[in-house]
Amino acid sequence: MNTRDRLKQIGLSLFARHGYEGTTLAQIATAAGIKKPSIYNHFDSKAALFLELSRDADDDLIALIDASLADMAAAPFEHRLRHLLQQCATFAYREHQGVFYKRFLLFPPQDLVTEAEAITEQGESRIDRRLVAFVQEGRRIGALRSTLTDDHFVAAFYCVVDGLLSETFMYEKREFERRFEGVWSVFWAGVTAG
Amino acid sequence: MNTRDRLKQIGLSLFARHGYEGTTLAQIATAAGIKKPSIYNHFDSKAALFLELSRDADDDLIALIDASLADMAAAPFEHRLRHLLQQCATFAYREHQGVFYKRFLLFPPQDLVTEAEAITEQGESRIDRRLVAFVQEGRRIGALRSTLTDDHFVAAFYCVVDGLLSETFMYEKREFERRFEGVWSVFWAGVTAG
DNA sequence: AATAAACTAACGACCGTTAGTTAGCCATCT
DNA sequence: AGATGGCTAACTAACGGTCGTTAGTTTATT
Repeated sequence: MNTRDRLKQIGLSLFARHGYEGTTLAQIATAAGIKKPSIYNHFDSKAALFLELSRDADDDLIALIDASLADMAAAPFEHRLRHLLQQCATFAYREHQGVFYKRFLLFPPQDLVTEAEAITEQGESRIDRRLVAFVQEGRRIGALRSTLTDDHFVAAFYCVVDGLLSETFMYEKREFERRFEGVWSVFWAGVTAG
Repeated sequence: MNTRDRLKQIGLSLFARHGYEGTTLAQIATAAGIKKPSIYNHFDSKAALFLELSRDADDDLIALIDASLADMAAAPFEHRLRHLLQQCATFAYREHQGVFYKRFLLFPPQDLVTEAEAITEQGESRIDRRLVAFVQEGRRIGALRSTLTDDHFVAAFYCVVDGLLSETFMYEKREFERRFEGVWSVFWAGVTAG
């Protein structure tokens, strides 16, 4: 792997673990096997490296959602919803990218809040549109209970994804998968029966 | 309010917004109307201030849970569960304490990870015990569906609380309350029918 | 008179960043 | 073929600034 990509990978993991302010260019450089000023041969600034990683993560998450919806288009609705949820949740185990993204979403660096919001804003509305279309189809074909409103579904879905993402920090993958089953069983029961 | 409490209140809000590494003693001092070194008349170090705030937040959350369980002991089970969830979720709107706690829980400062885990560990097991007793009672009296296991309930409850806590960053209180209704309706349906 | 709590001054360490230099690589030109 | 020049990416040295912290002093309160 070339130096630039190596810096990005190392930056991703360090920013995820220690945050923007808690990560120094010296740490990144040392982990990459070069000296601190050499980073500037590849990125204009610490902020530029961070924002490029942020844009990548946002793009990857949306690509993941689109891929899940496309791949499972022909499957039963329950499978499609479960797959979508699982893909979003296990995003966190992708080479620290999930942790990075979550941190970026909830606690963007104070100096970069304007740029950060520009990145996340468009992402959220794109996801919203897909979710609403999804729940409407589910209700129409009778897979979801007819009393379930768009708003309720979207709120519950986001809540579950956020909750699961949080739990990926606290539990190993095995334990997380156990918890996922519990969350899924309650969520699915909640959107179908009631 | 005396200077010490003022420093704690200001520290809470700044740590919540900008994190441990992103907050400087100079900022705290300025907001409190004193000079930076004067902080050391009240706290041994930046870390000591932060950890005291962390312990306070952890204690307050547990006290909140206990209070909710005690206050609603005589109410219908649905009301008790809803109240508990709501109390946990709206913890976030308590003068930045919720944001602080969430950040502390998910992204503790790298230098204080040992001390941070010591604080959160005992808190979590205390909450676990209460939740398990709660779900068992709910099943026994027929308020929860008999197929709902302890594990599934605990996982789903934590997930919902974590998800709601996350959403408190993103939405104003009014919008949050709207979302809470959606989450609650799905969650309640999920733990009863199915 | 004693104590608490503010202050000023300054310390050493580290931060992100810039400047200037050097080594290697590849295309071009004599 | 061999020399030339430009480009990339590494380096060392150092800058100005800020960090948390300490020492020593003054002020106010009890």
